[in-house]
Amino acid sequence: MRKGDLTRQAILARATGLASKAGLEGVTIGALAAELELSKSGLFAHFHSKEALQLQVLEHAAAQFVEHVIRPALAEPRGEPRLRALFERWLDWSQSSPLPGGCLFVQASVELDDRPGSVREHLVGIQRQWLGVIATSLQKGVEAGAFHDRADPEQFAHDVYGVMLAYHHASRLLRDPQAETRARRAFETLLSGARAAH
Amino acid sequence: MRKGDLTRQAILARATGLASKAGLEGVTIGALAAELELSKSGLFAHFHSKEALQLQVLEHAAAQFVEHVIRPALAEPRGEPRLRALFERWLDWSQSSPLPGGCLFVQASVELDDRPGSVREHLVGIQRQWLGVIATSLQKGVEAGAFHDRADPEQFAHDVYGVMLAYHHASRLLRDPQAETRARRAFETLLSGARAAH
DNA sequence: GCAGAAAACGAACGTTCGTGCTAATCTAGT
DNA sequence: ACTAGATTAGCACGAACGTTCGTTTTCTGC
Repeated sequence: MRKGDLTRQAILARATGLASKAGLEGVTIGALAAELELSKSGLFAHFHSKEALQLQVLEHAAAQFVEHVIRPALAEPRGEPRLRALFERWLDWSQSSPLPGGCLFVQASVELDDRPGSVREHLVGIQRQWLGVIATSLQKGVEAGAFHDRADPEQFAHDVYGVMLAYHHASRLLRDPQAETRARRAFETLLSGARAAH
Repeated sequence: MRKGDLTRQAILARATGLASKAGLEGVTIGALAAELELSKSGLFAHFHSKEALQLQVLEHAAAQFVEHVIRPALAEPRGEPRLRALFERWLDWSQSSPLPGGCLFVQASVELDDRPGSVREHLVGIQRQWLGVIATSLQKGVEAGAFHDRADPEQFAHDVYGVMLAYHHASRLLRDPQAETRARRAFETLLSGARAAH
């Protein structure tokens, strides 16, 4: 039972990268099998359906995201340092080598926003959690007095997500070399809007 | 030669709506033909290739966008009124009935950011123009003294695009009933950040 | 109203899609 | 080393993909 899990993990790693470029629907059994030098049926046997494969890809990516972004950022002190760490690691994540097509969640969000089903529901759950992490991080900062108490955590999370999406658009589609600079500037503006007057 | 252009227009209208839901690649000749009660081959003859169809869909949508968003907004007076009109009409556009799947350009941007070709190039051109319209509108406001002269038009355009993308994410994927409110609030914050102190 | 052009059709093509079967091969526990 | 069970391969399927072809229907200009 060991070997199976190993190949399954290898499949998911490749599938995640492929999905970042071609979307979850673009992760085709044939192409994936060819990349991994497996037979279509041999690969398929691990998942029993394409939907199950998509769900596991999403779960795999979410676990990676927690590991690469959330967990290390939560080690930073509350307030600005933690928020900055979340943002910087998020930027880094969407450029990381296992995601040659950019952030998988951005791709999947647009792809699934109109296709009902369990994959969509799963993605919605993941995104809500992530927005929750950002909002909570700001809220903690408010309680610690780093941000003024009119700062709206949910609005802030929403706005930061917008900065990230704009970055994705500028860097991936427009290939704007200033995309990263612009993203950081926008984020700093958001931060200073929430900062408590001293 | 009259009838042909008429059906071609009807095809493009349907295709635009379909593309907003399923993406440009999801605009399949068969499905489109079925919706319009045409034969695959009869429809195909109008375009000679799928790529040409996609290009024309993009062009069709761009023309609609100019008509529904840009042109009426440019009739507003410079400065805040014009920027507000651009934003409001943009919001309206992405909810309009010919786009049941939301803004086609958002969908296409994510879909094409990794697929080279003429369709991608065309989309990039459209998006650059649109960002240019926003930036120029702010610049005109700066010159008129409505905004302070440290306001960066390109950064502003980039940020407004982010607000729009976040709105799309919140409303389409998360089905957040507050999406519109959040988008307006974020836009107002951007505006007041550029406003000249009096 | 007729001739010629334009437009739509129906059938077929080669591929690729996801998904089943069955058979062969490999791995782990004894 | 042997065997039970897990893992992979081989092959086939029906459907859908974009595209081509030759034919038929439907327009349009005189």
